[in-house]
Order: sequence, then C-alpha cells, then structure tokens
Amino acid sequence: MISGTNTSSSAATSRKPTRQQVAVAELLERSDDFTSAQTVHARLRDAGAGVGLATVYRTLQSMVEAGTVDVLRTDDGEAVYRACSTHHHHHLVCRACGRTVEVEGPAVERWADKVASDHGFSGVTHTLEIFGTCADCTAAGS
Amino acid sequence: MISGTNTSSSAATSRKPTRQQVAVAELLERSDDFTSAQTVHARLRDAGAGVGLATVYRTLQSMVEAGTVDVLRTDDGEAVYRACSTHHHHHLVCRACGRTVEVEGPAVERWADKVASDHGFSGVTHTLEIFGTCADCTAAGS
DNA sequence: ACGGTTTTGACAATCATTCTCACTTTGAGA
DNA sequence: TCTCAAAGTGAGAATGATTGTCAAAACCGT
Ligand SMILES: [Zn+2]
Ligand SMILES: [Zn+2]
Ligand SMILES: [Zn+2]
Ligand SMILES: [Zn+2]
Repeated sequence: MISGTNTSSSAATSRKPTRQQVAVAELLERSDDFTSAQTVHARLRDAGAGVGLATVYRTLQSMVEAGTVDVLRTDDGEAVYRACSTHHHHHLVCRACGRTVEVEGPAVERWADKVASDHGFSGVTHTLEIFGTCADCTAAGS
Repeated sequence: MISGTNTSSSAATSRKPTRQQVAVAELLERSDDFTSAQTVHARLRDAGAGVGLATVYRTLQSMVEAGTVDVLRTDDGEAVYRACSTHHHHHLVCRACGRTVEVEGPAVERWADKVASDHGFSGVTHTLEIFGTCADCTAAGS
C-alpha cells in the first residue's frame, strides 16, 4: 500500500537508447538538483530537441527502475528526479535553491534494519532525506 | 521548493471544534494506520455522519499544521494521515497491511543535524520512514 | 433576535500523471 | 536491400487527487 514492493520484471532492457532517452538522461546529468517531469519536458522543448511528455514520463520511470536516477516527492506531491550515483545514499537538499548533496550513513542503515527486525518486519527498506538552507542561500536571503 | 518552510501563521486556533472536525479527529484516533483524505471522507459518509470532502481536506491540513497528525506520501503520491504522538518520531510501516509503529532514534537525529551543519546548511529538518512486511503478513502471505 | 465572523459543502477548476492508439523507428532475417 | 513484427513515440483524452469558489449554514457576543 505504502511504498509498494517492486513487482516490475523487465527481463533485460538491452536496447540501444533512443534519441529521446539520451536527451532526458543528458539533461538530468547536466543538472545538479531534483527536477520534475514537467520541467524536464519544458526544458527539452525549449532546447529545440522536443520530446513527448508521455515519453519523458516513461523514460524517467524506467530510469528509476534501473536505479540510475533517484526520485522523491516535493511537499505538494510532485515527483522530482535526479541522476545520482548508483550506490545506496541519501540527500541533503537546500530548500531555497534545490542544491543537493549526496550523503551516506552506515550507522543509520544498520539502525533502520535493526529497528525493523526487532519488530518482526522483513524485506526492509527506508527513505531518508534532510532539508535545510545552504550557506549561499543563507547569505543571500533576507 | 522541496519541503517548504512553514510559512503558516494561524495565530491561535482556539475555537471550539466543530462536529465535522471532531468526526475526522476521532476517525483518525480510531485507526492505527495511515489513511487518505478520500478514505476518511468515504468512511465518514458510510458511518452516517457525512462530512464534505473539502472540509475533510481543510481539517486534515490544519491538524497537520497543529502537529496532531503526521502525513506522508504513498508511492503514487497520495497523501495519507495518521494521529500520532506529538513528540518527534518516525514510522515503521507494513507494506501489506499498513500497520504502523512509531519509532525513535536519538542517534539518527544527531547524525542528520551534524551532516547538515557540516555542509553549512541551517534550519535543518528531515524525513525518515522505514518500510517492511510485518510478522503477521509474512506468515499469512504466500 | 441581530449583525458580523467563521465554517461548511456541492460543485467547478487545476494539474500532474496515466492511458490510448495510430504512426514511426528499429533490427533481425530473407 | 526488402519485409515485417516488435518496440518506441507522441498528441490528445481520461483519470483522480487536491484546491478554489461562493452562497448557505452555524456560531457568537451583544
Ligand atoms: Zn541553496
Ligand atoms: Zn539508507
Ligand atoms: Zn507518526
Ligand atoms: Zn527524526
């Protein structure tokens, strides 16, 4: 119900990436912060190489499943995506400018697993994000 | 942008709760797991004492601002609410049945704050949820 | 009871996301 | 190179949660 199990199969997606998929991937690589599907679509359109909105959504979805991009939700429920390193990590996000830093915390990982198993839970996953205002924005802000 | 600052004012909501607000609050108290606004609305309607959908949303929002209920997002972006204790805590949620356990981790709190300040971030908050399958559901499941 | 303020709720409007389905591209085999 | 079936694309329609609207209803101090 919440954070559903990964029921996707997609045996082996070993196809040559299409122009559209490359465009989406490169745009994400180029930007440091989390970006919504709508924004990706708009940016590609403005850049000339337009990509259909449905394709943007499909591409982002498969990239998430492939683990090459991370997704999280803004306060108003919009999904935002970011090209991240493939190993498990979390995010420190600036509320003002969106700048994002990847962070790791082995101790936290262990703590989460222990808490869950102590309560008899199995198949454990977790989400963890940190928000704040970065130094630059604090300086610039009122 | 993501996880916006609390700009709400609502100086002092010291009004006698209306019948509708009480109905929503009691329904949440009664259920152990996270419930969507739509579901709250449907349940109240089925229970006879109907409450307008807009009112359900408004009431849930103010309860969140008041800190008497927690809110999180399902994988498909739907907001779900739960009456929780008022002190800072996190959730261990069963993916199958929704059963929820409140958990605390002082060490995690310290870690998050330290990571953020190490990177020059201020005004730090965080979100942390743990998902898994509870013992009962593991036993019942295929 | 009376005027002013707050709350409610049926309904319309938004808007991100998904669905449809005809069209295009791709790739392996003939 | 030609052929065809599978995979990918995209414009537009459909979905569905959430929010906006605003007139009627409930509330409150006088
Ligand atoms: Zn910043
Ligand atoms: Zn982790
Ligand atoms: Zn809680
Ligand atoms: Zn915490």
